[in-house]
Amino acid sequence: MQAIDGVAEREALPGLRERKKQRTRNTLTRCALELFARQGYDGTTVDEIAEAADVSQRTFFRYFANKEEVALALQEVEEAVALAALQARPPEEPPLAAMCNAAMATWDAMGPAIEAVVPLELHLHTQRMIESTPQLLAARLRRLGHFEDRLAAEIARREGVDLATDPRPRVLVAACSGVLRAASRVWGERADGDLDDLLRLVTDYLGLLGPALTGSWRNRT
Amino acid sequence: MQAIDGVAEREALPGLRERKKQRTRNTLTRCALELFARQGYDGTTVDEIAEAADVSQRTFFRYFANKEEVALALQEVEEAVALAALQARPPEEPPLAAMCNAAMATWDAMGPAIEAVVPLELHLHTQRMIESTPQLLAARLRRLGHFEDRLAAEIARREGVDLATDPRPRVLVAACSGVLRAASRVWGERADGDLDDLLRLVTDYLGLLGPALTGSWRNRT
DNA sequence: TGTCAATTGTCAGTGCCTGCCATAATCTCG
DNA sequence: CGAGATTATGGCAGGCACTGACAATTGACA
Repeated sequence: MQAIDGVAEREALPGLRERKKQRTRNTLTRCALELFARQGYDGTTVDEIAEAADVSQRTFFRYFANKEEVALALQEVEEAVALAALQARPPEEPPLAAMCNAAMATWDAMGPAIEAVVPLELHLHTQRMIESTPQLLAARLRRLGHFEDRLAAEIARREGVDLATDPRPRVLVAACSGVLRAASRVWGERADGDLDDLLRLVTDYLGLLGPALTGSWRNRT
Repeated sequence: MQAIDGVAEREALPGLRERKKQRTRNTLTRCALELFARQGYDGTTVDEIAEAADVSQRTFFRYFANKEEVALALQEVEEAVALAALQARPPEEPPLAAMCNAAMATWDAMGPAIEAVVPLELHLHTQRMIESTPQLLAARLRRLGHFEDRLAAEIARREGVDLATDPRPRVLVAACSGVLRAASRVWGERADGDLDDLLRLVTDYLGLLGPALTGSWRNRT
């Protein structure tokens, strides 16, 4: 699970058993997302997913703690990519700039990582489904909270401050992720959402973070 | 549901039927929170809550869409108090200052509103339970998202900008609420949390919003 | 090949939640 | 006050998510 600097770590074959498990997990994920896309989240039972993946219902629950989790499975991938993007920023970059640039870099690197499991279009459809399904949105926001912790820890490491006593990493990450969520929600409400649109929205919103916090807006229009 | 300027609206008795419903709802809430406090959220069944409130299980689900909702029932009260606090801020106050001051004012006004339903201590215990129960935390975060929309709308109204085209209200609210959540989480992790401690944390964190966003932290320590 | 550990399937059971219909309580109006 | 309309409630059947226990199967490893 640890992200390692080198590149020659990918194909360290972990035994037949482990590969089979990974394959089952991916199959389960793909079948679930396809069924969700076709007949909705609530309209799909765990039994159907299990049958489509040719395993028992009990096995499904050995791979995913609950039905929500399979819908959010790919979010884990996204988080890994985003965290790696932040770690790849040069150390001398100021914290806010590093966060912004990492956000930009994430969109490019994400595609291939997702395609390894499901078609990108299916994943985009899933994202919209999550946003419009209360139960899934709730679970997603909770996971996001944990992810923010990891981001804050990385910021603290970069800047050499102590996360336990210095609240600035948490404050920064909280502000940024709040803005990112606002941007993605506005984007989600547009029916004609393009990926470039999202990138533009995020850029604009992050740029507004400073100005929006200072003084009255009426004197500046 | 509309907030009305006048004050003589409180005691407009809404008929026996309506009062009885409100009483049943409060009873259900109180019984549920007490049971949760005594034997945990997962350790309490809906049947137990219904029995304690002397209604059928079916009736419980007519008042609350699901088990989560009764645990979060008082959050609705808090949101109403907070929104009122924001609306009470003088119009000439800049947006960020209005948000901060409203947050401060909320803590004072909240107590009595809560006490009308359950003892304040029980409510505080419930807050900690929500924070430590994944399912409840998730639901709470989702509700918070809706609440942020209402706050952003109020900010937009105050400043006379259009929420649909000007993202600054959302950006401001997102940043503030992110910081508030970070503060309350840090507070929640301290076992010896005092209410004054929370107030102090929120003040500090909001004050850091500006500085944490600018440049590198290493040159200023 | 044989033994051990991990993975899976089957089954039974609990709890959350919903639709349906009958009953009882409240409201309305003559 | 009383009959009819409206609304809240209770009971029941059933679907679905999820879990524990045990047996059967499969890959790992000597």
